[in-house]
Amino acid sequence: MTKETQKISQKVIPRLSRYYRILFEYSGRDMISSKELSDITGYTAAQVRKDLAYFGQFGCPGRGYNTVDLKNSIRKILGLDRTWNVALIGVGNLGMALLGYKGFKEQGFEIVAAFDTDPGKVGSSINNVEVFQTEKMCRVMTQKKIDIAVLTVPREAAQGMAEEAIRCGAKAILNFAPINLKLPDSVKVRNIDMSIEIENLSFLISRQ
Amino acid sequence: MTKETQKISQKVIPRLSRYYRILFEYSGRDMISSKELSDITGYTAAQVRKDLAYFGQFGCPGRGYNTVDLKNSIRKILGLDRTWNVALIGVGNLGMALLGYKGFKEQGFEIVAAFDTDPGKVGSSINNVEVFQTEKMCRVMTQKKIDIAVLTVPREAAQGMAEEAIRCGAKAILNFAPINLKLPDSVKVRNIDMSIEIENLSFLISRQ
DNA sequence: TAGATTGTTAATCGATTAACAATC
DNA sequence: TAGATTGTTAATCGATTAACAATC
Repeated sequence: MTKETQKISQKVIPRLSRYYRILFEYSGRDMISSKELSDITGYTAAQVRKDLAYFGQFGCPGRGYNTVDLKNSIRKILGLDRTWNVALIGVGNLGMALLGYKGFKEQGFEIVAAFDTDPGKVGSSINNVEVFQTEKMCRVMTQKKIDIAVLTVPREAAQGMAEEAIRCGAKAILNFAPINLKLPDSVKVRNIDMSIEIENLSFLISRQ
Repeated sequence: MTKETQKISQKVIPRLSRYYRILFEYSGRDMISSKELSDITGYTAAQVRKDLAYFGQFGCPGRGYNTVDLKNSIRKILGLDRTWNVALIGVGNLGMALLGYKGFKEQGFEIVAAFDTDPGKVGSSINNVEVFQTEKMCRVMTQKKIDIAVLTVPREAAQGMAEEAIRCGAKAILNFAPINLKLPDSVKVRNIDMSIEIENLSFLISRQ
Protein backbone atom coordinates (compact mmCIF):
# COMPACT_ATOMS: atom_id res chain seq x y z
CA MET A 1 0.00 0.00 0.00
CA THR A 2 1.49 3.32 -0.99
CA LYS A 3 1.51 6.41 1.19
CA GLU A 4 -1.03 8.03 -1.10
CA THR A 5 -3.75 5.41 -0.81
CA GLN A 6 -2.98 4.41 2.78
CA LYS A 7 -5.96 4.90 4.99
CA ILE A 8 -5.26 7.31 7.80
CA SER A 9 -6.99 6.48 11.02
CA GLN A 10 -9.43 9.08 12.24
CA LYS A 11 -7.61 8.92 15.56
CA VAL A 12 -4.47 10.51 14.20
CA ILE A 13 -6.06 13.86 13.38
CA PRO A 14 -6.88 15.14 16.87
CA ARG A 15 -3.32 14.27 17.84
CA LEU A 16 -2.00 16.30 14.93
CA SER A 17 -4.08 19.23 16.20
CA ARG A 18 -2.38 18.88 19.54
CA TYR A 19 1.12 18.76 18.08
CA TYR A 20 0.23 21.81 16.04
CA ARG A 21 -0.72 23.79 19.13
CA ILE A 22 2.39 22.80 20.99
CA LEU A 23 4.53 23.97 18.08
CA PHE A 24 3.15 27.47 18.55
CA GLU A 25 4.49 27.52 22.07
CA TYR A 26 7.83 26.13 20.92
CA SER A 27 8.32 28.32 17.84
CA GLY A 28 11.17 30.09 19.63
CA ARG A 29 13.04 26.79 19.62
CA ASP A 30 14.80 25.47 16.53
CA MET A 31 14.11 21.75 16.89
CA ILE A 32 11.80 19.52 18.90
CA SER A 33 12.07 15.74 19.29
CA SER A 34 9.38 13.07 19.37
CA LYS A 35 10.53 12.45 22.94
CA GLU A 36 9.69 16.01 23.93
CA LEU A 37 6.31 15.90 22.16
CA SER A 38 5.74 12.64 24.00
CA ASP A 39 6.47 14.21 27.38
CA ILE A 40 4.11 17.11 26.71
CA THR A 41 1.21 15.16 25.23
CA GLY A 42 1.46 11.87 27.09
CA TYR A 43 1.47 9.90 23.83
CA THR A 44 4.47 7.62 23.29
CA ALA A 45 7.37 8.89 21.21
CA ALA A 46 6.79 6.02 18.78
CA GLN A 47 3.23 7.18 18.30
CA VAL A 48 4.30 10.77 17.66
CA ARG A 49 6.75 9.62 15.00
CA LYS A 50 4.26 7.28 13.42
CA ASP A 51 1.51 9.92 13.32
CA LEU A 52 3.79 12.33 11.51
CA ALA A 53 5.23 9.66 9.22
CA TYR A 54 1.77 9.04 7.73
CA PHE A 55 2.11 12.36 5.98
CA GLY A 56 5.76 12.54 5.04
CA GLN A 57 9.30 12.66 6.36
CA PHE A 58 9.45 15.79 8.45
CA GLY A 59 12.21 14.85 10.85
CA CYS A 60 15.95 14.73 10.81
CA PRO A 61 17.55 11.65 12.41
CA GLY A 62 19.70 12.61 15.35
CA ARG A 63 18.20 16.09 15.60
CA GLY A 64 14.42 15.94 15.69
CA TYR A 65 11.87 18.09 13.90
CA ASN A 66 12.32 21.71 12.87
CA THR A 67 9.57 23.52 14.78
CA VAL A 68 8.71 26.07 12.11
CA ASP A 69 8.72 23.61 9.24
CA LEU A 70 6.69 21.05 11.13
CA LYS A 71 4.16 23.67 12.16
CA ASN A 72 3.74 24.75 8.56
CA SER A 73 3.46 21.16 7.40
CA ILE A 74 0.77 20.30 9.91
CA ARG A 75 -1.07 23.51 9.09
CA LYS A 76 -1.31 22.37 5.50
CA ILE A 77 -2.30 18.81 6.44
CA LEU A 78 -5.13 20.04 8.65
CA GLY A 79 -6.31 22.45 5.96
CA LEU A 80 -5.59 25.46 8.14
CA ASP A 81 -3.68 27.28 5.42
CA ARG A 82 -6.86 28.96 4.25
CA THR A 83 -10.03 30.51 5.62
CA TRP A 84 -13.17 28.45 6.06
CA ASN A 85 -16.60 30.02 5.86
CA VAL A 86 -18.82 28.78 8.63
CA ALA A 87 -22.56 29.14 9.14
CA LEU A 88 -24.12 28.91 12.56
CA ILE A 89 -27.55 27.30 12.61
CA GLY A 90 -29.49 27.97 15.79
CA VAL A 91 -28.86 31.15 17.75
CA GLY A 92 -29.76 29.97 21.26
CA ASN A 93 -27.57 30.13 24.34
CA LEU A 94 -24.89 27.92 22.91
CA GLY A 95 -25.01 29.37 19.41
CA MET A 96 -24.68 32.86 20.81
CA ALA A 97 -21.62 31.79 22.80
CA LEU A 98 -20.02 30.28 19.72
CA LEU A 99 -20.45 33.55 17.82
CA GLY A 100 -18.03 35.02 20.33
CA TYR A 101 -15.70 32.01 20.51
CA LYS A 102 -12.19 33.09 19.57
CA GLY A 103 -10.82 29.58 19.15
CA PHE A 104 -12.53 29.20 15.79
CA LYS A 105 -11.47 32.51 14.28
CA GLU A 106 -7.85 32.07 15.38
CA GLN A 107 -7.55 29.00 13.19
CA GLY A 108 -9.29 30.50 10.20
CA PHE A 109 -12.87 29.41 10.81
CA GLU A 110 -14.96 32.52 10.16
CA ILE A 111 -18.61 32.52 11.12
CA VAL A 112 -20.07 34.63 8.33
CA ALA A 113 -23.80 33.93 8.74
CA ALA A 114 -26.25 32.72 11.36
CA PHE A 115 -29.74 31.29 11.02
CA ASP A 116 -32.70 31.04 13.35
CA THR A 117 -36.44 30.49 13.13
CA ASP A 118 -37.21 33.06 15.83
CA PRO A 119 -38.45 36.29 14.11
CA GLY A 120 -37.21 38.20 17.14
CA LYS A 121 -33.66 37.22 16.34
CA VAL A 122 -33.78 37.42 12.55
CA GLY A 123 -32.34 40.67 11.24
CA SER A 124 -30.22 41.36 14.29
CA SER A 125 -26.45 41.17 14.30
CA ILE A 126 -24.39 39.45 16.99
CA ASN A 127 -20.65 39.97 16.99
CA ASN A 128 -21.05 41.44 13.50
CA VAL A 129 -22.73 38.30 12.23
CA GLU A 130 -26.18 38.79 10.74
CA VAL A 131 -28.98 36.42 11.69
CA PHE A 132 -31.09 35.25 8.74
CA GLN A 133 -34.32 33.33 8.66
CA THR A 134 -33.83 29.65 7.94
CA GLU A 135 -35.93 29.94 4.77
CA LYS A 136 -33.12 32.02 3.29
CA MET A 137 -30.50 29.40 4.05
CA CYS A 138 -29.73 28.33 0.51
CA ARG A 139 -29.59 31.81 -0.89
CA VAL A 140 -27.31 33.10 1.87
CA MET A 141 -25.12 30.03 2.13
CA THR A 142 -24.48 29.90 -1.59
CA GLN A 143 -23.70 33.58 -1.72
CA LYS A 144 -21.34 33.36 1.26
CA LYS A 145 -19.71 30.16 0.02
CA ILE A 146 -20.24 28.24 3.24
CA ASP A 147 -18.04 25.22 3.83
CA ILE A 148 -19.03 24.14 7.34
CA ALA A 149 -22.28 24.37 9.31
CA VAL A 150 -22.23 24.48 13.10
CA LEU A 151 -25.49 23.03 14.33
CA THR A 152 -26.78 24.35 17.65
CA VAL A 153 -30.51 23.77 17.33
CA PRO A 154 -32.76 21.71 19.62
CA ARG A 155 -32.65 17.97 19.11
CA GLU A 156 -35.98 17.78 17.31
CA ALA A 157 -34.84 20.27 14.66
CA ALA A 158 -31.33 18.89 14.16
CA GLN A 159 -31.91 16.23 11.49
CA GLY A 160 -33.99 18.55 9.33
CA MET A 161 -31.65 21.49 9.64
CA ALA A 162 -28.64 19.27 8.91
CA GLU A 163 -30.25 18.01 5.72
CA GLU A 164 -31.12 21.56 4.72
CA ALA A 165 -27.55 22.74 5.36
CA ILE A 166 -26.17 19.97 3.17
CA ARG A 167 -28.72 20.73 0.45
CA CYS A 168 -27.52 24.35 0.59
CA GLY A 169 -23.90 23.41 0.02
CA ALA A 170 -22.30 22.72 3.41
CA LYS A 171 -19.68 19.99 3.13
CA ALA A 172 -19.31 19.32 6.84
CA ILE A 173 -21.29 19.67 10.05
CA LEU A 174 -20.17 20.28 13.59
CA ASN A 175 -23.16 18.95 15.49
CA PHE A 176 -23.93 19.95 19.08
CA ALA A 177 -27.40 18.39 19.13
CA PRO A 178 -27.62 15.15 21.12
CA ILE A 179 -28.67 13.02 18.19
CA ASN A 180 -27.07 10.73 15.65
CA LEU A 181 -27.54 12.52 12.33
CA LYS A 182 -28.31 10.27 9.37
CA LEU A 183 -26.59 11.84 6.38
CA PRO A 184 -24.86 10.61 3.21
CA ASP A 185 -21.38 9.23 3.77
CA SER A 186 -19.90 12.03 1.70
CA VAL A 187 -20.88 14.53 4.40
CA LYS A 188 -18.31 14.94 7.15
CA VAL A 189 -19.78 15.11 10.64
CA ARG A 190 -18.27 15.59 14.07
CA ASN A 191 -20.43 15.44 17.15
CA ILE A 192 -19.89 17.35 20.36
CA ASP A 193 -22.24 15.87 22.91
CA MET A 194 -21.83 17.60 26.24
CA SER A 195 -24.31 15.39 28.09
CA ILE A 196 -22.50 12.24 27.05
CA GLU A 197 -19.23 13.70 28.31
CA ILE A 198 -20.58 14.66 31.71
CA GLU A 199 -22.33 11.29 32.01
CA ASN A 200 -18.95 9.70 31.50
CA LEU A 201 -17.76 11.58 34.58
CA SER A 202 -20.68 10.52 36.74
CA PHE A 203 -20.01 6.93 35.69
CA LEU A 204 -16.36 7.22 36.67
CA ILE A 205 -17.01 8.84 40.02
CA SER A 206 -19.79 6.39 40.88
CA ARG A 207 -17.69 3.29 40.52
CA GLN A 208 -14.63 4.47 42.36
CA MET B 1 -10.86 -12.50 35.36
CA THR B 2 -14.15 -12.07 37.17
CA LYS B 3 -16.84 -9.63 36.19
CA GLU B 4 -16.07 -7.53 39.23
CA THR B 5 -12.42 -6.85 38.48
CA GLN B 6 -12.76 -6.84 34.69
CA LYS B 7 -11.56 -3.60 33.24
CA ILE B 8 -14.25 -1.82 31.29
CA SER B 9 -13.02 0.04 28.28
CA GLN B 10 -13.59 3.76 28.36
CA LYS B 11 -15.15 3.40 24.92
CA VAL B 12 -18.14 1.50 26.22
CA ILE B 13 -19.52 4.35 28.31
CA PRO B 14 -20.49 6.84 25.61
CA ARG B 15 -22.26 3.98 23.87
CA LEU B 16 -24.19 3.20 27.04
CA SER B 17 -25.27 6.84 27.11
CA ARG B 18 -26.60 6.47 23.62
CA TYR B 19 -28.53 3.29 24.41
CA TYR B 20 -29.95 5.05 27.43
CA ARG B 21 -31.30 7.90 25.33
CA ILE B 22 -32.83 5.59 22.80
CA LEU B 23 -34.63 3.72 25.55
CA PHE B 24 -36.46 6.91 26.46
CA GLU B 25 -37.90 7.06 22.97
CA TYR B 26 -38.82 3.39 23.08
CA SER B 27 -40.28 3.28 26.56
CA GLY B 28 -43.71 2.72 25.04
CA ARG B 29 -42.43 -0.57 23.70
CA ASP B 30 -42.11 -3.66 25.88
CA MET B 31 -38.93 -5.16 24.46
CA ILE B 32 -36.07 -4.05 22.22
CA SER B 33 -33.46 -6.29 20.59
CA SER B 34 -29.75 -5.76 20.06
CA LYS B 35 -30.55 -5.83 16.35
CA GLU B 36 -32.86 -2.84 16.73
CA LEU B 37 -30.35 -0.94 18.86
CA SER B 38 -27.80 -1.78 16.19
CA ASP B 39 -29.97 -0.34 13.42
CA ILE B 40 -30.53 2.87 15.35
CA THR B 41 -27.00 3.47 16.55
CA GLY B 42 -24.97 2.00 13.72
CA TYR B 43 -22.99 -0.20 16.13
CA THR B 44 -23.09 -3.94 15.43
CA ALA B 45 -25.59 -6.07 17.32
CA ALA B 46 -22.70 -8.05 18.76
CA GLN B 47 -21.22 -4.87 20.15
CA VAL B 48 -24.49 -3.82 21.73
CA ARG B 49 -24.80 -7.20 23.47
CA LYS B 50 -21.19 -7.17 24.56
CA ASP B 51 -21.41 -3.63 25.93
CA LEU B 52 -24.40 -4.55 28.05
CA ALA B 53 -22.95 -7.90 29.11
CA TYR B 54 -20.05 -6.12 30.82
CA PHE B 55 -22.50 -5.03 33.48
CA GLY B 56 -24.81 -7.99 33.86
CA GLN B 57 -27.38 -10.15 32.12
CA PHE B 58 -30.16 -7.80 31.15
CA GLY B 59 -31.57 -9.65 28.18
CA CYS B 60 -33.89 -12.52 27.59
CA PRO B 61 -32.84 -14.99 24.86
CA GLY B 62 -35.40 -15.11 22.08
CA ARG B 63 -37.09 -11.90 23.20
CA GLY B 64 -34.56 -9.12 23.67
CA TYR B 65 -34.27 -6.53 26.43
CA ASN B 66 -37.13 -5.12 28.48
CA THR B 67 -37.03 -1.41 27.70
CA VAL B 68 -37.98 -0.15 31.15
CA ASP B 69 -35.68 -2.52 33.04
CA LEU B 70 -32.75 -1.84 30.76
CA LYS B 71 -33.26 1.90 31.04
CA ASN B 72 -33.24 1.67 34.81
CA SER B 73 -30.18 -0.57 34.79
CA ILE B 74 -28.20 1.78 32.58
CA ARG B 75 -29.31 4.75 34.66
CA LYS B 76 -27.73 3.11 37.69
CA ILE B 77 -24.58 2.12 35.82
CA LEU B 78 -24.03 5.66 34.58
CA GLY B 79 -24.66 7.05 38.06
CA LEU B 80 -27.73 8.95 36.89
CA ASP B 81 -29.91 7.65 39.72
CA ARG B 82 -28.94 10.63 41.86
CA THR B 83 -28.29 14.36 41.57
CA TRP B 84 -24.78 15.68 40.97
CA ASN B 85 -23.74 19.08 42.21
CA VAL B 86 -21.81 20.95 39.57
CA ALA B 87 -19.77 24.14 39.79
CA LEU B 88 -19.12 26.30 36.77
CA ILE B 89 -15.72 27.96 36.74
CA GLY B 90 -15.47 30.85 34.30
CA VAL B 91 -18.56 32.85 33.40
CA GLY B 92 -17.63 33.97 29.88
CA ASN B 93 -19.64 33.43 26.71
CA LEU B 94 -19.46 29.68 26.92
CA GLY B 95 -19.94 29.46 30.68
CA MET B 96 -23.00 31.67 30.44
CA ALA B 97 -24.45 29.42 27.75
CA LEU B 98 -23.88 26.33 29.89
CA LEU B 99 -25.75 27.92 32.79
CA GLY B 100 -28.80 27.76 30.54
CA TYR B 101 -28.06 24.36 29.04
CA LYS B 102 -30.97 22.03 29.70
CA GLY B 103 -29.16 18.84 28.75
CA PHE B 104 -27.27 18.80 32.04
CA LYS B 105 -30.20 19.41 34.34
CA GLU B 106 -32.36 16.80 32.60
CA GLN B 107 -29.91 14.09 33.61
CA GLY B 108 -29.45 15.29 37.18
CA PHE B 109 -26.44 17.55 36.81
CA GLU B 110 -27.32 20.70 38.73
CA ILE B 111 -25.13 23.75 38.41
CA VAL B 112 -25.35 25.16 41.92
CA ALA B 113 -22.51 27.68 41.91
CA ALA B 114 -20.43 29.69 39.46
CA PHE B 115 -17.07 31.39 39.85
CA ASP B 116 -15.34 34.22 38.05
CA THR B 117 -12.49 36.65 38.65
CA ASP B 118 -14.35 39.59 37.09
CA PRO B 119 -15.71 41.80 39.93
CA GLY B 120 -18.42 42.98 37.53
CA LYS B 121 -19.82 39.48 37.41
CA VAL B 122 -19.31 38.46 41.03
CA GLY B 123 -22.48 38.81 43.08
CA SER B 124 -24.82 38.59 40.12
CA SER B 125 -27.10 35.65 39.47
CA ILE B 126 -27.54 34.00 36.08
CA ASN B 127 -30.33 31.48 35.67
CA ASN B 128 -30.66 31.48 39.46
CA VAL B 129 -27.01 30.53 39.90
CA GLU B 130 -24.94 32.92 41.98
CA VAL B 131 -21.51 33.99 40.76
CA PHE B 132 -18.81 33.94 43.48
CA GLN B 133 -15.27 35.24 43.41
CA THR B 134 -12.73 32.52 42.82
CA GLU B 135 -11.11 33.23 46.20
CA LYS B 136 -14.26 31.83 47.81
CA MET B 137 -14.07 28.60 45.84
CA CYS B 138 -13.21 26.27 48.69
CA ARG B 139 -15.72 27.70 51.12
CA VAL B 140 -18.57 27.62 48.59
CA MET B 141 -17.71 24.29 47.02
CA THR B 142 -17.44 22.53 50.35
CA GLN B 143 -20.68 23.99 51.54
CA LYS B 144 -22.50 23.09 48.31
CA LYS B 145 -20.94 19.62 48.18
CA ILE B 146 -19.65 19.97 44.63
CA ASP B 147 -18.89 16.76 42.75
CA ILE B 148 -17.98 18.03 39.30
CA ALA B 149 -16.38 21.24 38.04
CA VAL B 150 -17.08 22.49 34.53
CA LEU B 151 -14.09 24.52 33.42
CA THR B 152 -14.77 27.33 30.95
CA VAL B 153 -11.89 29.70 31.65
CA PRO B 154 -9.26 30.95 29.19
CA ARG B 155 -6.43 28.57 28.43
CA GLU B 156 -3.89 30.37 30.58
CA ALA B 157 -6.07 30.07 33.67
CA ALA B 158 -7.20 26.49 33.14
CA GLN B 159 -4.43 24.53 34.86
CA GLY B 160 -4.50 26.72 37.97
CA MET B 161 -8.26 26.74 38.27
CA ALA B 162 -8.41 22.98 37.75
CA GLU B 163 -5.94 22.41 40.58
CA GLU B 164 -7.90 24.77 42.80
CA ALA B 165 -11.17 22.99 42.02
CA ILE B 166 -9.62 19.65 42.96
CA ARG B 167 -8.16 21.11 46.13
CA CYS B 168 -11.65 22.33 47.01
CA GLY B 169 -13.18 18.88 46.64
CA ALA B 170 -14.22 18.39 43.02
CA LYS B 171 -13.80 14.78 41.98
CA ALA B 172 -14.10 15.31 38.24
CA ILE B 173 -13.60 18.04 35.68
CA LEU B 174 -15.32 18.71 32.39
CA ASN B 175 -12.71 20.81 30.67
CA PHE B 176 -13.52 23.12 27.75
CA ALA B 177 -10.13 24.86 27.74
CA PRO B 178 -7.87 23.82 24.86
CA ILE B 179 -5.13 22.43 27.07
CA ASN B 180 -4.03 19.09 28.45
CA LEU B 181 -4.57 19.39 32.19
CA LYS B 182 -1.92 17.71 34.35
CA LEU B 183 -3.75 16.35 37.38
CA PRO B 184 -3.43 13.31 39.67
CA ASP B 185 -4.73 10.09 38.16
CA SER B 186 -7.46 9.91 40.77
CA VAL B 187 -9.12 12.95 39.21
CA LYS B 188 -11.50 12.13 36.37
CA VAL B 189 -11.23 14.48 33.40
CA ARG B 190 -13.08 14.75 30.13
CA ASN B 191 -12.06 17.28 27.54
CA ILE B 192 -14.35 19.02 25.08
CA ASP B 193 -12.14 20.78 22.59
CA MET B 194 -14.21 22.54 19.98
CA SER B 195 -11.25 23.74 17.92
CA ILE B 196 -9.88 20.23 17.59
CA GLU B 197 -13.27 19.02 16.38
CA ILE B 198 -13.66 21.69 13.72
CA GLU B 199 -10.05 21.16 12.62
CA ASN B 200 -10.95 17.55 12.07
CA LEU B 201 -13.59 18.72 9.62
CA SER B 202 -11.24 21.02 7.70
CA PHE B 203 -8.83 18.10 7.42
CA LEU B 204 -11.54 15.84 6.03
CA ILE B 205 -12.87 18.36 3.53
CA SER B 206 -9.38 19.32 2.38
CA ARG B 207 -8.32 15.85 1.39
CA GLN B 208 -11.45 14.82 -0.46
C1' DT C 1 -42.63 -26.85 18.57
C1' DA C 2 -40.00 -23.50 15.53
C1' DG C 3 -38.13 -19.04 15.39
C1' DA C 4 -35.78 -15.48 17.63
C1' DT C 5 -32.28 -13.64 20.24
C1' DT C 6 -29.32 -13.76 24.12
C1' DG C 7 -24.45 -14.23 26.39
C1' DT C 8 -20.04 -15.73 25.49
C1' DT C 9 -16.05 -17.72 23.20
C1' DA C 10 -12.96 -17.64 19.44
C1' DA C 11 -11.40 -15.20 15.30
C1' DT C 12 -10.37 -11.03 13.23
C1' DC C 13 -9.13 -6.54 12.77
C1' DG C 14 -6.85 -2.27 13.79
C1' DA C 15 -4.09 0.56 16.64
C1' DT C 16 -0.15 1.08 19.69
C1' DT C 17 4.41 0.01 21.16
C1' DA C 18 9.09 -1.89 20.90
C1' DA C 19 13.08 -2.39 18.50
C1' DC C 20 16.62 -1.14 15.50
C1' DA C 21 19.09 0.01 11.11
C1' DA C 22 19.88 4.32 8.95
C1' DT C 23 21.72 8.78 9.37
C1' DC C 24 22.44 13.43 11.00
C1' DT D 1 33.66 10.31 15.91
C1' DA D 2 30.00 9.20 19.43
C1' DG D 3 25.46 10.28 20.72
C1' DA D 4 20.91 11.25 19.46
C1' DT D 5 16.90 10.51 17.08
C1' DT D 6 14.47 9.47 12.97
C1' DG D 7 11.35 6.29 9.94
C1' DT D 8 9.79 1.80 9.62
C1' DT D 9 9.09 -3.09 10.48
C1' DA D 10 7.64 -6.58 13.54
C1' DA D 11 5.45 -7.70 17.94
C1' DT D 12 1.98 -6.77 21.08
C1' DC D 13 -2.10 -5.27 22.78
C1' DG D 14 -6.94 -4.19 22.85
C1' DA D 15 -11.28 -3.71 20.69
C1' DT D 16 -14.66 -5.39 17.39
C1' DT D 17 -17.01 -8.95 14.96
C1' DA D 18 -18.55 -13.65 13.86
C1' DA D 19 -20.35 -17.72 15.30
C1' DC D 20 -23.08 -20.63 17.98
C1' DA D 21 -24.88 -23.26 22.07
C1' DA D 22 -28.28 -22.09 25.36
C1' DT D 23 -32.87 -20.78 26.08
C1' DC D 24 -37.06 -18.09 25.91
